Amino acid sequence: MPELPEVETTRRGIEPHICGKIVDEVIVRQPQLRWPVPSLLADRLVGNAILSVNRRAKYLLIAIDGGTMIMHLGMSGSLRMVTADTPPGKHDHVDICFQESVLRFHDPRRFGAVLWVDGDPMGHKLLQQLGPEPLSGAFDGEYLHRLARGRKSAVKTFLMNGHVVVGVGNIYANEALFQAGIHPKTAAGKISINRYERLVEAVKAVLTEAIKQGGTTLRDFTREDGKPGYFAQQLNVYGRGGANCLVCGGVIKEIRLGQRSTFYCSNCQN
DNA sequence: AAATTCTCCTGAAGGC
DNA sequence: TGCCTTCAGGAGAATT
Repeated sequence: MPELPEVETTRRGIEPHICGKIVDEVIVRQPQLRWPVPSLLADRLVGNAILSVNRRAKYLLIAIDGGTMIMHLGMSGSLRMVTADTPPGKHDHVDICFQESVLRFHDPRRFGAVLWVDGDPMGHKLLQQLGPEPLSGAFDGEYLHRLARGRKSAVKTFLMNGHVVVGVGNIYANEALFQAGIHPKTAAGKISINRYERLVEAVKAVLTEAIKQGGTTLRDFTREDGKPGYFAQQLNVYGRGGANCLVCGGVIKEIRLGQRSTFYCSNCQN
């Protein structure tokens, strides 16, 4: 599933192929995504050049003169550059066509989105109340500690809250908490600033490493779905319920926390 | 305000 | 082999 590193990898992958190019045609085969694909999308895009490809949280922001197309990959979405004569397959819902290539949005589960916003994209409702980027300087131990004050929710849920920090999905939340030695159920408000500093470092380390691995995804970008690849080998706890901890040999526990699979080592994480 | 639950969807996995 | 059931999961919306 696309985590922040994969979205960033996607951004870097498509940017050089579409920046400066003029949109010839927009084909929407299935408008029923997370939200309906706006019918005015084609009108706004066709005839205009792509000015930039940016990312905020897991949203891709593709700007043209007058506004921005917002794309989200949801759980199963992907974007690929294909040639104009590539026949669409199942779940290829949207094509943004250029003279010699097509940006193709593919999403079996349709949790993704293709939206449009006039003017400043940050004015869009979805982008207005987001927390800081996890790899930015604004995301530090002091910030997390201050925000957590008085909160009773589990630290893992807290960390996955997009108002707190964006882009930390279930897999990385599990991994970062393991790396920081923090039990995922600990009340967010009861964690010391020192431990939050350690957690922030862990989040940054895990994401940075994954982005580095994302380079592999980038090379395979136009290929058919190479999804399991890049991080599966180095997961310490995610998906390893019942297996032995790679650090202490204890058994990895699996619980549900806020309807999410949660994994931890009860020996390493307290 | 914060916390919890619900919701969208399909493919994979498990049961029989 | 095949049909049926269960379930994961990003994150906004609805609800408590």
